[in-house]
Order: sequence, then structure tokens, then C-alpha cells
Amino acid sequence: MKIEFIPIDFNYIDFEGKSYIKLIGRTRQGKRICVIDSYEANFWAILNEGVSDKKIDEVRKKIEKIEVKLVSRTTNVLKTELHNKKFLGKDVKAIKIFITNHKDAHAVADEIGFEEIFKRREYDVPLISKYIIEKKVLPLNWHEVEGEILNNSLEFGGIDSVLDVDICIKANSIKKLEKQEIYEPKILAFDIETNEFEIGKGNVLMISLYGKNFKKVLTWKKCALKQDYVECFKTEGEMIKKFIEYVKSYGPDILAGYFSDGFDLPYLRAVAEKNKIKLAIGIDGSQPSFARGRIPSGKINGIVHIDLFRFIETAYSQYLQSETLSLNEVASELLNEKKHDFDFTKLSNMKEEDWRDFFSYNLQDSALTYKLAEKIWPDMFEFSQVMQEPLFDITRDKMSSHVDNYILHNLERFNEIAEKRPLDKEIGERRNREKYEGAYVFQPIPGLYENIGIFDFTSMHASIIVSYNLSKATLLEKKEKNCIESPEFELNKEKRNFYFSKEKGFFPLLLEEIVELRKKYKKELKEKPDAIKKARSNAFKLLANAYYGYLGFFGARYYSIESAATTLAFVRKFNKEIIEKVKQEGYEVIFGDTDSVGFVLDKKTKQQTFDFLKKLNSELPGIMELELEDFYKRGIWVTKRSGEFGAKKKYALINEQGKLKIRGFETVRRDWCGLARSLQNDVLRKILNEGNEKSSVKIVKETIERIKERKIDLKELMIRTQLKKPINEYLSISPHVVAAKKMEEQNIPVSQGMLIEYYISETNGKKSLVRDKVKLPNEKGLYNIEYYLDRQILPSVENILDVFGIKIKEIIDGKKQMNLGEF
DNA sequence: GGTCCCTAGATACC
DNA sequence: ACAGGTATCTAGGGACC
Repeated sequence: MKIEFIPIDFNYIDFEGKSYIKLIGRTRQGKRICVIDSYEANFWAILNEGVSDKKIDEVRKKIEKIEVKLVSRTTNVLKTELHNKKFLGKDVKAIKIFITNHKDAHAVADEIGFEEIFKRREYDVPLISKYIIEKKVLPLNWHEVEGEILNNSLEFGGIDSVLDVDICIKANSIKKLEKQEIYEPKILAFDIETNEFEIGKGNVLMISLYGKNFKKVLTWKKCALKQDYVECFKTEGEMIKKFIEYVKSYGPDILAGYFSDGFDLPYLRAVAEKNKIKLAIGIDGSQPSFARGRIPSGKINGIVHIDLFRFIETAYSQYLQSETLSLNEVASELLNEKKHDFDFTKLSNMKEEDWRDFFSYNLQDSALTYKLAEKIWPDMFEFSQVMQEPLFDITRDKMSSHVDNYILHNLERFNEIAEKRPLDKEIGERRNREKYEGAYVFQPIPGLYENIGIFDFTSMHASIIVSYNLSKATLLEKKEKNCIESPEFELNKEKRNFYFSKEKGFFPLLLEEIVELRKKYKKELKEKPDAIKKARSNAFKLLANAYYGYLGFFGARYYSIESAATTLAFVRKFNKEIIEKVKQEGYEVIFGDTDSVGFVLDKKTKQQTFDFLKKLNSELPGIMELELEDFYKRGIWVTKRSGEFGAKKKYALINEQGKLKIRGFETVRRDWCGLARSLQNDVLRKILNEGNEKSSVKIVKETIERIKERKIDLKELMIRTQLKKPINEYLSISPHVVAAKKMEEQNIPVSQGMLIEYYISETNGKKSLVRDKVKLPNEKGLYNIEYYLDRQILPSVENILDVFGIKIKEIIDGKKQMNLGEF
């Protein structure tokens, strides 16, 4: 029996003490297929240098006799093989140890601490990853499987009769097909509405489902009004049963939610339990399980549960303008579609038409989730292709895991045995380490500048790692002749240099490939744009960007603080050198941060500037490259609020097409009120467009006037600040903490990570602390004129107008006196 | 109640 | 806990007058 299929969900099963891989996927006809594949679990014992062949034979015999008795099974070594391998770039002899069950690899490894053994490795690589690497069965790629159909077979505990699949095959061989194309998955989105926020506390009022030609709202609440997609049930339990039934009959590849790992799925499971119902949505009739972690990951057997929020958070958020990653903001940016309105305060007293609105609100959430899933599918698909890990994992992994996985899946080409993950002790040590020195930031001189050019290094950190061959494996213990020497820098309060081999290591080589592939796909994208090329180029870009941070990340397999610190030493060196060279060429340097330099062209032409850039590039080593970021018509730099020096990381530019680039200013900070932000934005735009402050001063004065006259809408005065830890853990009780406490008192759900919204009101009596004047949006009150003038408007424009010698404080103070005079 | 100095905390830049 | 370091700025917190 031969059949073509695409594996989507990866899992493993135990049968008679041995683990097998269970792949769930689709056939060309769209049938759901289960493929059971065998896998010879194994790990490595790397031998010390110089161990004799005779000794090696003895060691192998000892290892082959190992048997570990565990509670549920006994595991033993099946065979061993001797291989010439590499470990951290060095030639080693290593024994490949085959065992019955991968889960016991650690236990077996513990038994072989013989003196001839240098290191034991790869027992900590997850089974699925090992399987994908060794048997080359790639997620979301078409394969041909040859094997036997299981039909009411007793094999694997009669798995084929348990699983809700169309066909179940025991594989003899699986081959990846040459021709591949993007797969269009069958997606079902879901969303629930509840009367309590805490999981396990309240009821699920309704569940919405949205798929292709499929929309449903299931409820056990009032639904007399006709809405064709609403189905009513007598009890919560019956509603949940129907939900299970619909998931089964729709048969999705993907069940998508938004924040469903943290809310919808665990909530459903808890409520089902309360109703004594098994939430049997797995294709084997099992309930979702929750892997522990900061946010538990809800896994459904045979169906890939994706919490879109988690993928968007790591892979997408840096390209979004949205200030929060709420479904509403993300959907309106990516889909240009919003959530429906619903006033949750009505919940305690619902009329029939309120229920109707609530149902359509609920359905819309699923609809948005479904459309988002479709929209970002190319990115999820490409992440899976690039990292070669299953969908479930790549939609939850953080960037460090993506880097780890990319390396793991590409080590075979270098004949490398994988390094281990750090253990708790090592993680602790790494996290407690001293920080190393970071990048250089140029101190600007405040002022308005015209005719500006900015150069920056393309992927600076990555190109340094590649050009100087930096990594754990290429780091030398001491200086050798003909090696790479770092600039001198301080690490752990000690001045020193580090030395790296010139022989190319797999770690920088892989990064070089990533950079090359990124270039290639970016070029292809430019020639003929489509979503998949964009996603692919983006995946490589993110990988390249995360590679440097990975070196200094405590959880990394290939952690190398020396390499990370050396990368930064080179970053500082090159940035300072470029700044010096730009100065020497006769430009006035006004800006510089990490990998960039900004300067005034003055009498120099653009052509001269391009020629100069070319010359600078000819002097750069390796793959390092400097490029023109852009030319700007004008730019403004201001002083720090404390002190007369120019503020770093705060500037505004306008390019020749009239496009603004604002960095660091309150305009781009979400914890300032809308009025201050938009006023500052207007001021900056006017100054940069017009080259002087005249009309800006006018709008500032008008705004001051409007505040004083109480003409400002409270909406524009709301301050939003994130609650970054649990309320009771705050040492200093700042306004947003007070606001959060107030929310708790009013039974408004508050949780860590939420944006807390409040405004500052006038108060009776003499309260001097800001936090005593905090009011929630639902609390009636007058805004505090003094606060908004002195602490929002003034700081947002003071330093900008100061560049022109305008003292806006005097204007405000004048107005305030006038205001008092009126009373 | 005001000033000084320091820290906690949030959010930005690259 | 889930890439790194650099930087700005507000409000609170405590000492002191």
C-alpha cells in the first residue's frame, strides 16, 4: 500500500515498552490519515581522546548490558555503534546507543558515567525532533508512505479503531516528495464568553465556532430572537456536548483561538469537568492536556490547537503598529476589521436584544480569529518549514527555541553531535552573571538640523559573528598564531581579549547561510511579491536578528558569553570608527546609536556621500556592509529633561517624501495621554515641515487654553500603563497600581499584563500624591488641569520649543495665574 | 509641606 | 524564564528641615 500524505500533527505512542511516532495528516483527497512509524531511540556517548580500541569494545559491551528498571517498564540497550563524529567542531569517537524507549534516555545515560566517556549527549533532544532529524519526515511537506493498512488490528493496542481517522497505516518507509507547495489547512476558530474571568469559577455562556461555510453560536441562555447561527440548549452541559460534536464533525486540522491557551480552552475543560462531561475533542477521544509552562499549552490529540496570540507575540508583533496585542487591535491592523461592540456592564441585567448583540459579538470574535489564522498562515507555514518543527511547537516557541531548533535540524551536515541544554544549576549561574558592555550611543547636540544623511550597518551583529567566526566552538582557550583577536574589553571586571579560530565553525556558517537565504528571498520577493515569499524572507530575518541575543541567553544550547561580549566589542569599535571617518571626511556627525551614524551633508552632494559610502564599504572586513538608511530634509534633537545635554534615543526626522520618523519621544510612548502625544506629534510635524516653531507655538497655546477651559474630552486624557506584576508584589504604589486596586474593588477583572487605564482628577482637600487623584474611566470627575498642564503637556513640548528659545513653562504659568485670577 | 536624592517601574532604541 | 545591553523619564519613598 502506497499513499501520498502530508503530516500535520506529530505525536508518539508507547506500545509494549517501545515508542512509536504517530503522524496525523491528510491525503491528497483530503482524508484524515494516521501513520504509525517506528523510531530507533538513541543518544550518544562521546569518548575521551585516546581511548584504545580495546577499551572502547569493553565499554560498548558494558553499555549493551545495561538495563534500567522503571515503575511502568524496563528499558534496555538494544545495540551500540561506533562513529567518527564531531562535537563542538572537534573530531571525536562516539558510541551511538540505541535503547527501547526515548523517554528513558536520561535514565540510561545516568548509568554510563564510565571514565572513558567524555560526554553524554542528545538524550535531552525531544523525541519528535530526533525523529524529524533522523528520518527526515518533515512537517507540512508531502510524503509518500509505503506500509500496511491497519484495520481492526490488534497492533498498537487497536489504535486504528480508537482513532477518528479515515485511514491508518503502519509505515515501512516514508519518502519526502520532490514537488512541494503551500498547504491550505482546514481551520476552525472558536471563542467563548463567560460570566467570570477566573478559570473554574463561572459558566460558559456561549461558544462560537467559525470555519469555511460554517458559523455557529451555541448557548443555553435566552435566544428567542431569530439568529440562524444560534443554537439553544437547555443546559451548559448540553451546549458543551454539541461543541464536542461540531469539532468532531467539522474535522479541522487546526483549532484556532485567540489567547485560548490562557483562557478559552482551560476554561472549557474546567466547566466540562464541573458538568461531568469529558471534553473529548481529541481524535482518540481524549481531552486537551496542558503542558506546564508560564502559560500552559493546550494540546489536542490529532488536532493542532493554535493560540494565535502566542505566535503573533513572538513572530509578528515587531512589525505591528498596535500598542497592544488585543484581538481587536491586531485584527483591525491586519484585517481592517474590528470586534463588535458589546457593553459588558449589561451582563447582570440582560434583555433579549442584549443577548442578540452578545451572540453576534461572540461570533465576530471567532470570525476575526478565523480570518487572522488565514492571514498569518503563510508565516506559520514558513516557520514550520524553516525550523522543521511541527506547527504546535513553532506557534508557541520563543525566538531562542527557534534558533536552537534551526541549529539542531542542521547539525547533521556538519556531522555534529548536539550540545545539551543547560541544567537548572547552570541556568542559575548564567542568569546571575555580570552584564557585559553593550553598544555605543553618541551624545547628540540639541538643535534643528537640515539636510541629514544616515548610514547603518546591515544586520550588524550577525555580520560580525559571521565575519569573525564567533561561537562557543570556535573560541580558543589561548592565543594561537593566525587566529582572530577581539578588541580589548572588560568582562567580569577584568580587561581582556578573546581569541577565535579561523577555521569556520558550524555556528557562524549556519548564520552566514541564514543571512544569504534572507537576501535571496528578499530579492525574489521584490521581483515577484507574494505572501509566502514575504513570510519566508521574514522568518530568516527574524532568525538572523535573534542569533546574537541567543549567544547571551541563559537557556541556549550554544551559549557563549565570550562570543556575545566580543560581538558587542566589535559593534562598538566599528561604530566609533565609522563616526570618526565620517567626521574626518568633513561631515558634522549629529547622531549615532549602535549600528548607525547620522550627519549633516551641508555643502556635500548626495553623489559625494554615495562615493564616500562606497569607500567606507571597501574598508570593511568579511560580510560587513554599511548602507544608506535615508536622506532627511530636517531633524530635531532635544536636551534631556534633567540636565543640559542632548538626549540619546530621542529624535524626529522628516525625509524628502515628507515621511516622519519619530523615535523615543512621548509621541511613541503608550504610557502618555493621547492629548500630549498628538500635540507633540503635531508640533514635531510642523517644525520639521516648516523649519521654524511659529505655528507650533500657536497650537500649543491653543491646547493650553482648551485644557484650562475644560474643553478636552476625557478620552484624550486617559493614561494607559501596563500592570507588569501581581498587584501585591509592587514595592512602590504608583498611579497605575492604585487604578488596578480600584478595578479589583469594583469587580472589574484585573490581571498581570493588562493595560490599566485611568485619568488624574481634581480632588477635594489637599492631596499631594498623583495616585490619590486617580480615577477609572467609568468614574465621573473633572480632570486635573494642573496635572495635565504641568505633567503631560509641558513635558511633551518643553524641550522641543526650548531648541528655539521658547520657554513654554512661562506661558503655562502665565495662563494658570490668569485662570486663578478668574475665580 | 517642601526639597533633595535615590529607587522602582514602564517603555523606548537598536 | 523563554534573545541582549543602553537610555529616558515619572512617581514614590525616605531623610531632612
